[in-house]
Amino acid sequence: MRSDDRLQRRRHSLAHLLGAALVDMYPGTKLAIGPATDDGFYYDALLPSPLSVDDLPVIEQKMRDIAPAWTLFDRRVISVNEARDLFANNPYKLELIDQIEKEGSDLSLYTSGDFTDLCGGGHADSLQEVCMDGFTLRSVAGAYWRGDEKNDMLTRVYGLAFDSREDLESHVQMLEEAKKRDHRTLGKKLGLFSFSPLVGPGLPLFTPRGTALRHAIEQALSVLLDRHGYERIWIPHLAKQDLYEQSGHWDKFGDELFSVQGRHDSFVLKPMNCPHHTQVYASSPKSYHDLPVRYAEQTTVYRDEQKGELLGLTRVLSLTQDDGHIFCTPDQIEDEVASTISFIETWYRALGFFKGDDCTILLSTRGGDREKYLGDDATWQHAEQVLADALRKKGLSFSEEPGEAAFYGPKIDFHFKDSIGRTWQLATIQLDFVMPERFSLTYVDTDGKKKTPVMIHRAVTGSIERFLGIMIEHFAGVFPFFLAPLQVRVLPINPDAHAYAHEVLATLRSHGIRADADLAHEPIGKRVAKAYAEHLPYRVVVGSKEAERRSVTLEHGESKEVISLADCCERFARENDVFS
RNA sequence: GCCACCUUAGCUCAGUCGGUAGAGCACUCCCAUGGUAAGGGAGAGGUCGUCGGUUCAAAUCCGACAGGUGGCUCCA
Repeated sequence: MRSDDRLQRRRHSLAHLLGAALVDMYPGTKLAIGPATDDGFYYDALLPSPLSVDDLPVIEQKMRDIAPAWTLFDRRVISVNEARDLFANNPYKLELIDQIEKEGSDLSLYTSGDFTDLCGGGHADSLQEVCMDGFTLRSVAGAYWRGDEKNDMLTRVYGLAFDSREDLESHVQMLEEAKKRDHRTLGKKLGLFSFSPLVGPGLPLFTPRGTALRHAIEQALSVLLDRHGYERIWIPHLAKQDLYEQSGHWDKFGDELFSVQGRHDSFVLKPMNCPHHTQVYASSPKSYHDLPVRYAEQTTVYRDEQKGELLGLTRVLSLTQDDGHIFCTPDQIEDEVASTISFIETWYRALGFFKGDDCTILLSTRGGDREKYLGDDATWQHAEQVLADALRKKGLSFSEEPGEAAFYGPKIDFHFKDSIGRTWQLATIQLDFVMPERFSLTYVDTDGKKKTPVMIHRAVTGSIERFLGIMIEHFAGVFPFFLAPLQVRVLPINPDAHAYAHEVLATLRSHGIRADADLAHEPIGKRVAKAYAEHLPYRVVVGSKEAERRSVTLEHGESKEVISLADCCERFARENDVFS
């Protein structure tokens, strides 16, 4: 048995112990299920009265009190009828019994101490092998029976469990680190964005600092867009409902669309840009000479998410996409996909990713069930082949996910692991054989006949808001130079140096550096401390010595060097140019 | 949307038993004119999320609403 499995068994055993404690302390409790999780266990139960986090230490103590009597997990197979009798007043267990009967599996009971639960097994031999210092109850939350919002809301008690106190403590430490670098906390501390109840939840407002950060990302992406031959377009944020009826999104997105009633027509706030972009393509006749056509736009879309699902910047109602659509011939797919992969690779390498195993690439293909997908076999086969070849030529390893493709075409997704080990899906490249058809897009081919182009949807960051949230947490607010909302702070030693400080600031700004100056009547030490607290990449300190020689003291963390103002500007410009 | 919890100054938080509100940081002013991780002093800042109820009296107790936080099929 792998040690992981053993740990999972111990966690599941602790779930039983938690169930026993709940039943013991709160008579009338109806237990539902209690599985192991990645970092511990939980038990879902319908309790006679609400629980609060203050109850957790008491429940935990109860678990420790019961534990010594649990010397083994005694298994007994019983009949369906016996099981129904035993759990007659527990609707959840009865539902499970029905399900198991349908599956034709054995029904088993496990008993420890004086607690018996319906369970399929997977326990430790006894609780004596479970580290009692390695677990703790973490939180209490609501959870629907079987995760379905139409069912009862149960109370879920979460526990953390490891094989030693040290493992538990280091896990708790990781959770604390994640909490410390939470983008909502850092966003407030660094003054990047805020929410106003009057504007509405899920609608982030970006401050000057936060906007500088967004612009830094947009500008850097813009450099790569130019390099890869994109043209910029602009579309309004509304469209008639008819647009989305024709695209199929009206049926599919349903209540996630924001409707706007005009005087004569019904409008929808755009939840995506593809339909608009097809209409830009359709605005003039195209021949094969014109293809590929590459449109790019940084633009905001609006989706009416469920309120409870909103979360800081990672789940919002208004999100900005670094959207791009390529219209090309089937023959051009390969080059376009290769170029898009390079784009994504260049971008994420500049941010320090693509090192070791921090990037996972998934190729989603059609798989066996062809009914679900639109488009002809030849196109699909060609496209899937081309995507795989493009990745191989780049020397990127990937795993194929059959049956995971969108109904309109295969896709490549890029997942990245952040600095504390969490994985995020960020970039995506999707082929689309359906939308060009729906909007009757054409180009005139070499044979003079009208053909339908292939559409490639691609996003590098996904949504700027979500990407920002992830980067804030990944860098813990300490951004690389080219992203830092404020890159340099000019610090005059004393008021005599103010005039030179102004001059230095103006020079830096004229070189495109995001800089400010701290002219407060405060000791240099205090102003340096503030610069540290704001995670400024560089400090430029000037006094009478620097003013005389037209130099600056350039400081980065603990390091200092005196260089000429001109050299300083040149160095910053070089550091800003991340893609060369 | 649903369940639990939370909401006191711009921020982080204290506030005992129901008796009309406090700290640190930030802010403003004065002093200190400085060479590297927070110099000294003074001042200003609050309908205690909103609305209603109980009470002689509510930040405190009760209710509704708003906003926020943790969760919402790892399966008996």
